[in-house]
Amino acid sequence: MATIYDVAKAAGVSPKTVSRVLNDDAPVGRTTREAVQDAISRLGYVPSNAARVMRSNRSGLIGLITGAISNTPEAGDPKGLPELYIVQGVQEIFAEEAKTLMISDTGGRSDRVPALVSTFRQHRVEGLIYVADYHRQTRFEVRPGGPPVVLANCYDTIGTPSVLPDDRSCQRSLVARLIEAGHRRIGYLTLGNYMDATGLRIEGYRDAHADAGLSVDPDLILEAYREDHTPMTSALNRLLELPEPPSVICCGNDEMAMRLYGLLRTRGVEVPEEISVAGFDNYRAIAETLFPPLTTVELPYRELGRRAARRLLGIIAKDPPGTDDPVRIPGPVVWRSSVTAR
Amino acid sequence: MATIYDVAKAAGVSPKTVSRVLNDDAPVGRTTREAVQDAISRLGYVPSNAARVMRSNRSGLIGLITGAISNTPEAGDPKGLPELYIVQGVQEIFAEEAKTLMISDTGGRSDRVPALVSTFRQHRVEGLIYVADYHRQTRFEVRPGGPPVVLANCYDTIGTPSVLPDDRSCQRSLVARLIEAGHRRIGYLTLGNYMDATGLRIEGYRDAHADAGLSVDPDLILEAYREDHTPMTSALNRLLELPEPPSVICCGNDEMAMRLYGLLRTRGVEVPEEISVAGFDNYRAIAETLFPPLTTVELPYRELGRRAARRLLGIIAKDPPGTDDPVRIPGPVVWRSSVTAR
DNA sequence: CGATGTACTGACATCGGTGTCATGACATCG
DNA sequence: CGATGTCATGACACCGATGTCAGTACATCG
Repeated sequence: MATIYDVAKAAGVSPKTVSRVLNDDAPVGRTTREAVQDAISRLGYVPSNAARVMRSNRSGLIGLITGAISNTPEAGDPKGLPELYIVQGVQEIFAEEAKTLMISDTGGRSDRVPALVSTFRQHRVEGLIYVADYHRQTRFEVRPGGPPVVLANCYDTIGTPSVLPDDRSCQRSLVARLIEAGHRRIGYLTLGNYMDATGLRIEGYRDAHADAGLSVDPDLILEAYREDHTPMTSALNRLLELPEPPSVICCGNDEMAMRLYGLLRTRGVEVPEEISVAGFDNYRAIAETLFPPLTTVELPYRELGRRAARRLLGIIAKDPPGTDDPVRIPGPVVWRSSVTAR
Repeated sequence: MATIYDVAKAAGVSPKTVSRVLNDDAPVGRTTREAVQDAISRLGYVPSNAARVMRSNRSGLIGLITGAISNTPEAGDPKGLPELYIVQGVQEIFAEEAKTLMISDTGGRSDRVPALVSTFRQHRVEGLIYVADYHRQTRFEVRPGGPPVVLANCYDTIGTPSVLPDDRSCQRSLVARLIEAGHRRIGYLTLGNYMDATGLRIEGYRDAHADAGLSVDPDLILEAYREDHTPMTSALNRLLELPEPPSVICCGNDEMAMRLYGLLRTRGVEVPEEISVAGFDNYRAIAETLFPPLTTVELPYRELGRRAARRLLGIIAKDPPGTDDPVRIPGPVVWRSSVTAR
């Protein structure tokens, strides 16, 4: 493998001059520059980042820790997608900034994290992004003296900068649109109560009611999530048996909505004529393909990744830290024909 | 940031001895070792990979190029998933081997590839894996003198080692199972003819018929794929209007099958009682959640990634090159209730 | 015309590890 | 008992870039 010395010799200049051509950080004569460039391409020279890092201490590397890659334990399971979109947004920003992203996967085992951080530190990453699989609290230990960290899709209690999806405002926007469309009895089959998102979204559901001067009937809100979808049947029964059943049912995610279509049709209930349905996530493979297409709301994960990346760049460049912590990213309602006006 | 000299001084030994403790590559006295380890943790010392690479020339890095991250242009679009599973398999193997994976994304623009390769070469990656978004031919230029390359989910015409999904045997297994279940008229709504996979799968469909001594009715095979799903309606009409309509319909992917459920029900055709349906991909969010759950076949993308990674490790270690090129990975039929016996 | 500034270039030290070689202290062997 | 081998350790050079400093040639200014 050719070195800068080989290039220098071939071009008849000093190594330092080659370095100047490579980095364009000092004036170089026209003919000299061309001779150097010629030698570089003739020799197929590629500079060694390792040597550069040693002297200059800027690695150009950013570390990212995620379970995105292995958190999709089986083919076709969409669980890992949010993380994936976040990674995508992060990648997008760093590609622009000519930083290289090193991605490490926890393999679903958080006890591996310290080892991954240590590897990143060996590579002298300039910063670290930790991406969680779903909106949650976390504890991400970084020793003092380590690189700056930004949390994406999670937060901690010690003030580490973090960027989160705004579950509350998303649910609020969606329910506001339903109310606007004339709905007054809005059922809500939620995700598991153990999830932060569930509480936040119920807040959003309440916010929208409060904004419209409506009271909330707690009987309309039922936890109905499980991997195997079983709780949905009984939850749906309870909603339909209410003295005043809902005219629209919101679901904790689009898969639940897909399931709900089936359950309602089994009971001979037409969607959306008799009962409207709304989802959450805008999981397009489902939301667009279902008939009728599903009204839902999108968590802007890619944007979340972009913001996390910019945040980290700001910290690396020692921008004054904003007071806006955590950053919450709102997302758009996607209106399709699974909801009718009343 | 502490260096190996700081540690040496703190432990009262030479830097070389610290190095020996770190790499465990030569005997070190018990008390000396403990003194060094103590100094390391006291100082929070993390060795510099850059310095290590300079001297030893082993970077411990593997480069991976993919569009997985950005090939999912919109939320919930499953297009990028195969690549993702491949990356996952690759990651799994290299994590075991203590190699660090650098992932670069093409952002969908293949003209960026040379720049990405150049960045990887600057980091002195020991090898490179190129992952394609779907089974296809590709041309991946690496200059001579560059790191070894393995292609995953794609192949070229110049003999670069590659690992591919065995579309043909997958379709063959599926159709064989259908025949075993008593089906004799097997419709097939294929993906686009421009895709390599389509031709291979039709081969597999024929293979299964030939194995069973059945002839193939070409009228049963129709190209029916488009992003907007529109061609499916007319294709289905043509199948149903045949003098002897099919008793089961295979689809090019699980989304098409999901769509087909809807179209059949609109016509009052019961699935699976009147017509059975089979998919392709085992896209679980769909295949498991649909009612009835979908019989399909799984392309083993994660395994494909693992194999590609092991292949590359073999090449790096200069194992004798196997003659088995390209490697084709078969996958299992996943039998669910969307197909009945006849 | 001498002083000053700017463009261009090279010599040399240095970053933080590891490979090579040398050395001293013991243990083992014939 | 001397020869040989193994364990444990250190001295030193070196990997391939870049930061610092200095020097030359030429243009510009007062």
